[in-house]
Amino acid sequence: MTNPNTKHQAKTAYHHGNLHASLLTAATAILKESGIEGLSLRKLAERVGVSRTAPYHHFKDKNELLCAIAEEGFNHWHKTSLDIFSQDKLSNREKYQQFFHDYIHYAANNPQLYDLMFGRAIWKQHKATQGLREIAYPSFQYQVQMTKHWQAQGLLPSDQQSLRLAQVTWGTMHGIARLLIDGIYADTSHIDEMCECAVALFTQNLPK
Amino acid sequence: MTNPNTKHQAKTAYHHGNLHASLLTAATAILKESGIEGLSLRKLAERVGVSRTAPYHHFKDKNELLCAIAEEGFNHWHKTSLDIFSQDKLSNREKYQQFFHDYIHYAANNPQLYDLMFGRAIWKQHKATQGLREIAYPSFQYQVQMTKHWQAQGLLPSDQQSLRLAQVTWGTMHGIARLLIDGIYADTSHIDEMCECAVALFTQNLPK
DNA sequence: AATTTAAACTAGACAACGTCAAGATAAAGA
DNA sequence: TCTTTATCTTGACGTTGTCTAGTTTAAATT
Repeated sequence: MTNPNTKHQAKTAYHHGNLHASLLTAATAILKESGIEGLSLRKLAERVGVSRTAPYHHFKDKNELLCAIAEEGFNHWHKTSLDIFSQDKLSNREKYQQFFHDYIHYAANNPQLYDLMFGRAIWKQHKATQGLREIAYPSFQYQVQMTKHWQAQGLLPSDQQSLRLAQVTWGTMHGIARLLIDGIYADTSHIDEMCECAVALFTQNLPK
Repeated sequence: MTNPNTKHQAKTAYHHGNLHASLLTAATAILKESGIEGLSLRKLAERVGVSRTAPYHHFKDKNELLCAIAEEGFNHWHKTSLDIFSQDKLSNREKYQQFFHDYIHYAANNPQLYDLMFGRAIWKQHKATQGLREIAYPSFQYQVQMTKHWQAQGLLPSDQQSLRLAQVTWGTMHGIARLLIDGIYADTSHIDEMCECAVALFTQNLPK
């Protein structure tokens, strides 16, 4: 059917060779273009050049596919946040600021992926894969750690429970992100101003 | 087919009589039970006892039906928030506190409706009906007004733009609400503590 | 009161979807 | 070489939103 050349690669007409990876990248691309609503297994299969049911040999479910994509997203974001935190040139306040900024911009630049990672499609009826949970939970735990650290440094108020503070902080970032990516806050040009306002509210004025 | 009695009412076998209203209430019920994902026009029609295409004579689209339900939700919530604001017995701080509380509890108690009202299903690709927009926008404008008022009263910091402050505040409420109703913050028993934490962060300590 | 018009409702059909079952093909292991 | 197993395909089923064409009843008009 398809081209039978390239037999020196791990590709033949019948056996795709690395369908698993191809599905993931193609699915991510479709997600980026058309969002969760536009991502169907059948269109995905067609784009990769394979029959409609072929994906079922690599992913039990559509849900498993979605979880796998989300997992990659978490890995990427977690690495990014680690990078921010380990930048020695920045002060605590600057790190906090950049963390806030980057979180929202990550969501604004990858709206469909963010929606998948933190949306109800996966989390609502406890459909998250174990692999996904194993990266998603520590990702939030890490933020609690940072909150604790910033409290100790006097940047964040220390008269609040760290867990509550982290929850509210994440809530704010998540909320602004969602209002943006869901098309309620249509004007993306005010992102930075909103971030600055939020940071000013949360941080203590004491240390410069 | 159905019972041909009750002809003294506006109900016959063929003409339902008040399908529009019946569809809305039944759809709201299904939404409450099974969420947006479980609300199909066909099941809805069956529950009301009418053919699959009958709803199309009262709602152009599935989208129009959803918008109509959301509209009712906005009317209800807007009335609630007005009630809070006009309670003369409460101080400004108490009003602010209760507004925060009630917002999150409204979402937690009506998760599926809240998801519909503020979710991407309606707002993402600008699918909101004009009628919906006419109630949704003023609902936020009203919150900006309240923010201004609370700033003037010294409850909220006055060195921030009212619009930004309202956006961040709403972002926080919306974010916490979403994390709860999307099953990411599974533990609903900490709602009040999170609210108190958020309120403490946003409000000035100055006036008692 | 008779007739026309318009509103409300139904049946049939279509394409797209997720997914199951049964079979075909090819690579890997014995 | 033969068997096993991983991989992929075709066919089918039930569900969804919605279009078209037709039917039935209420309302409007004469």
